[in-house]
Amino acid sequence: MTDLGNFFKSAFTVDNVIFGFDEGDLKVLLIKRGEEPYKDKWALPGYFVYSEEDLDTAAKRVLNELTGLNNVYLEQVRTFGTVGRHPLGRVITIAYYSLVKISDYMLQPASIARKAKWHSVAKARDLAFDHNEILDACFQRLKRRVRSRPVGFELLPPKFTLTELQHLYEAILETELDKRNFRKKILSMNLLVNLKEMQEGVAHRPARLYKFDRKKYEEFLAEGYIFDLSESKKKVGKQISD
Amino acid sequence: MTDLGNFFKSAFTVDNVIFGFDEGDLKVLLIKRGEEPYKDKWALPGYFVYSEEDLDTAAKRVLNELTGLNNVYLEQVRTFGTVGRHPLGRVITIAYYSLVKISDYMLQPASIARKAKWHSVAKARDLAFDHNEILDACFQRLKRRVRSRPVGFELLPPKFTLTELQHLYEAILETELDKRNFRKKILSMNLLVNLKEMQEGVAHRPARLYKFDRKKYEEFLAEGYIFDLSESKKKVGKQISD
DNA sequence: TCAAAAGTGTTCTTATTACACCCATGG
DNA sequence: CCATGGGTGTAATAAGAACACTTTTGA
Repeated sequence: MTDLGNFFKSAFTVDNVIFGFDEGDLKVLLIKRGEEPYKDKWALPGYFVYSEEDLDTAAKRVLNELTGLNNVYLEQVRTFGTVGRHPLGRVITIAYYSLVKISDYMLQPASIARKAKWHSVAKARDLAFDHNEILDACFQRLKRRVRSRPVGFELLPPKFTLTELQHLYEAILETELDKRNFRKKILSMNLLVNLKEMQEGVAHRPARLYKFDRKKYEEFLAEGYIFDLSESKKKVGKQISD
Repeated sequence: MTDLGNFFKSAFTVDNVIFGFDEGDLKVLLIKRGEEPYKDKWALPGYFVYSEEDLDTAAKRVLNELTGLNNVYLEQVRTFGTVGRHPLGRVITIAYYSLVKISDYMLQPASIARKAKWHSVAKARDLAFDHNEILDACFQRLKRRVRSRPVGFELLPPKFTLTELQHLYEAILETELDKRNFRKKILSMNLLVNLKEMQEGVAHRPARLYKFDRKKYEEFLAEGYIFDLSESKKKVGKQISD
């Protein structure tokens, strides 16, 4: 443990998988790189962590510089650090994902944002660095999280219809849900407030608007409530064991 | 993005929460520090990541140097990187946990291992650095993981009784389980092989020995099987919402 | 013969699934 | 009056929870 100086030659970055939901589709905000390495490739927004900056702070900074948003749901997922992952040296990256209401998203005038664009998560391919892998890990995490925490609401406007909520879950979970069962389950949690307002200007019967009752959720949490939207567990291999 | 050199002044370490199970109790392997900082405090085994070394490799190295073990279950949990967490400079640490069969554990002659000792997880307190927080995060992760993956078996000898398995789950989940329901559920998964051998030399009716059928688990996985040992979901706050 | 842990089924309750029709609006 | 999505209930099935006594061994 003598010459520790040798170890202080590395750098770390944060990469932020910024999810949004629009047109029934789960999106991710990507930036087209303007320089080498990986010039002209799409990449996750990210940057080096400053020496006096906490990791979460760095992830929030990256998000804020790009979108102008603050107070956004943010979660660390995993750190990627294989030796050859960055051409400039030993750079490990701490991956985060954030959930933004896409309607709040304002393109910032900053140059970095000029080349930002929402991409469908399902179609995002061929990203710079190991960003495919990072995106995948964050998407998997979101899939699990959305069943066990009420984070889906972070992606919707404050007032939403049950069908919008269902479509959000379907997009994240990549599955179809039964309308009646979904409504029964989500309403039985008593975490949605019926706003007694209606959709307007739609060419069909207008839907009721709801909002998520965060205060009630926090009360329930304190009582030991566990949010749970899990689906059926496939049972396989029912042969008799001996 | 010009003077990137400024960023290459950080270091990263791995810390490894090594869990074992013995005497019905979940243990963690800690090392008494021989130097400053935190001299004479108990700490998680960890070390700097070498510049040509992957993160997982570093975590395995730390484990192997201490215990002589290889091929051990290892999982990255989270990266801890608040600015002031290390007195020597900006050092972030990638936290891992591993699961070892405590019976395989051999104290290595290496000097580092002389001061290693198993501690009850429930009583491990007042650790060096931010290691309390790291231990806690890894324990929480293990709690969740053990319900959704058959990782518990990593902590048991190859042949075990159902009661030992139940006690393991009870120790990790910090709860009591019903014997009949536990057996029904775990046996219904068809992942245990009844070895038709018995415990010997116990002062009571000897129990049957089982082993975990890893091959069968992998077959089931490929068919879409989901391991699940979840407990009841507490329902709270059933007032009628309006 | 006692102490200690092994082993075993049933009933009740709760949660999950599958499923089809009428309603309200805008164009 | 048509197209579009909104909104609703029930019956069948499956999973989870609660619960007590007999068996086998060593001391």
